[in-house]
Amino acid sequence: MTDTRGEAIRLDGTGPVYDQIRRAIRDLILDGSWPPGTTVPPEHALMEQLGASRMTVHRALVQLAGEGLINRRRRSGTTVASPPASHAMLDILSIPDEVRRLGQVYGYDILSRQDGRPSAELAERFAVRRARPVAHLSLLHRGSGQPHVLEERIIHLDTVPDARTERFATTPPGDWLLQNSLWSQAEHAISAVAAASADAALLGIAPGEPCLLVERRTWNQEAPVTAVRLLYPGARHRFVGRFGPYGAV
Amino acid sequence: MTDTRGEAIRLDGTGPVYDQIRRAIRDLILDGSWPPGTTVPPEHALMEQLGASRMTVHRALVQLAGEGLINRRRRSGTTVASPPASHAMLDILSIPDEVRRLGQVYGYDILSRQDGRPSAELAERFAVRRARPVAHLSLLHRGSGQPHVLEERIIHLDTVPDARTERFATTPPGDWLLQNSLWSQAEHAISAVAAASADAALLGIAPGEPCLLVERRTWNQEAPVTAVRLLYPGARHRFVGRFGPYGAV
DNA sequence: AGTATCCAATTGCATATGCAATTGGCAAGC
DNA sequence: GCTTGCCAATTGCATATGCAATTGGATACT
Repeated sequence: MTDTRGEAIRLDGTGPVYDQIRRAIRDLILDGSWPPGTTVPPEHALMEQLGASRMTVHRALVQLAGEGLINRRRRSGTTVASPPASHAMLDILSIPDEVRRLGQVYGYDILSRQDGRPSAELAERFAVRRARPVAHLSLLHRGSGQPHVLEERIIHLDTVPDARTERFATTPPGDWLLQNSLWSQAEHAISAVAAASADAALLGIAPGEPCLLVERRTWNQEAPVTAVRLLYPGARHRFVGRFGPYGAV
Repeated sequence: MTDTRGEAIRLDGTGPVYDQIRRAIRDLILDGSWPPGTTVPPEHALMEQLGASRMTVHRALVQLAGEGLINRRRRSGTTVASPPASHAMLDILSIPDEVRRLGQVYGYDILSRQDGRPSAELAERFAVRRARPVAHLSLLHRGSGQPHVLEERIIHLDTVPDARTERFATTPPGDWLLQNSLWSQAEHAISAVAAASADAALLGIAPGEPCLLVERRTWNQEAPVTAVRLLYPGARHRFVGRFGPYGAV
């Protein structure tokens, strides 16, 4: 169990104390200072360190547990949780998982890779600025040999410097990024397009067939991390979600 | 301000008291006993009625407020909230809103309506049983005169009996159902299909063009309420969502 | 009638206190 | 070594109490 918590907890003095504590700890988790598995100090320690009553500290921790950021067990204490492997909306994040959940054998090929400043056309397609260096990759993911989805991705190399030397030989970049980079926000858009002939050939479908295009961009704080376009043969894929009138179920 | 709260609050004795209170009030709201706008008794009253301390009642109410089910204001008291008009995922629920958000003038036509037990083909398409009577509708929604989306819907008449006599002359069925029926859960699936020629003609696009197909089914508790298939011209539409590693942002 | 003022109802927040439940780890015994 | 039982650390929950902040409505005043 990781147990190094060098950073001191700093309250910002604005708003209720319990919320200051909640935000302070949340920030330590989200910025990576307390990685998953880290032991959070027990309530008594936080109480002394922060000069708040135990119930106030408790309230902050209970909220964080409710948000899924920490796990709490009696006697064992409180630890930083790992980001959940699957949400309804996050199920599409890991393509190997997606394929295996269908009971198929996963495989992938890197079709191309090129590093450097993006061309005008590439910058346009991914809505990024041309000044920053990126890695530009194309991949084909397969399920039991059959083409599953075509991926085109850029990775911002100054946000994720380790990606410069990573070859993605054993882990596709999407999963590698989940493990080797932090992200705080993602935006995705789903649309329907007709397959261009080059893409259709790779996916083994007829040109012009309808495909689902998932475009996703992720950021850490304000810095862009990666942007990806995933092209799914429409006849074989659908995205499913569940919710209730007041939000997710 | 509505203020009739006939039902007594019943605790079920299982789990923590604050959670019993939270669930009891939540259920009164979700099953319609306390419609939006109803005044929730003040903490002191609940405290006496339920035999719990004020802080315990408070904890339950604070949680419900966090879930968006109630609104609380000092001195004014606590009232049952209206279901939010828009969530990232719910933005697609009201087509008039969707159209107006694009700055267009909304309009719609009812293309057909037929009530009765569903045919085998219809039951198959919407994954419903044939035993129950439904209303079967087709509509075309327009934005500033242009076709926006083609809707095909069934409404379960024994779950929503008022729909038998409603003509949907001024409000399309999706919005009418939001106001005139309760729902606790929805499931939607998004896929890409090629436009059939009849649908293409109605949407003003070429046959075979890619379209986004949104299929949504909603239930109240276990009872099916409605099921709808929405066909969007793919070139003109995309669905956008935002989230963070621990859930919605 | 209009306006300024005050009061009281209601929620928001923090503390102090006590006991219950869980369980990791130690100690004792076999 | 293995098991059993106990202890203490830690979280979970409920209560009682007090004060702060907000504000609807009454009251007093012009």
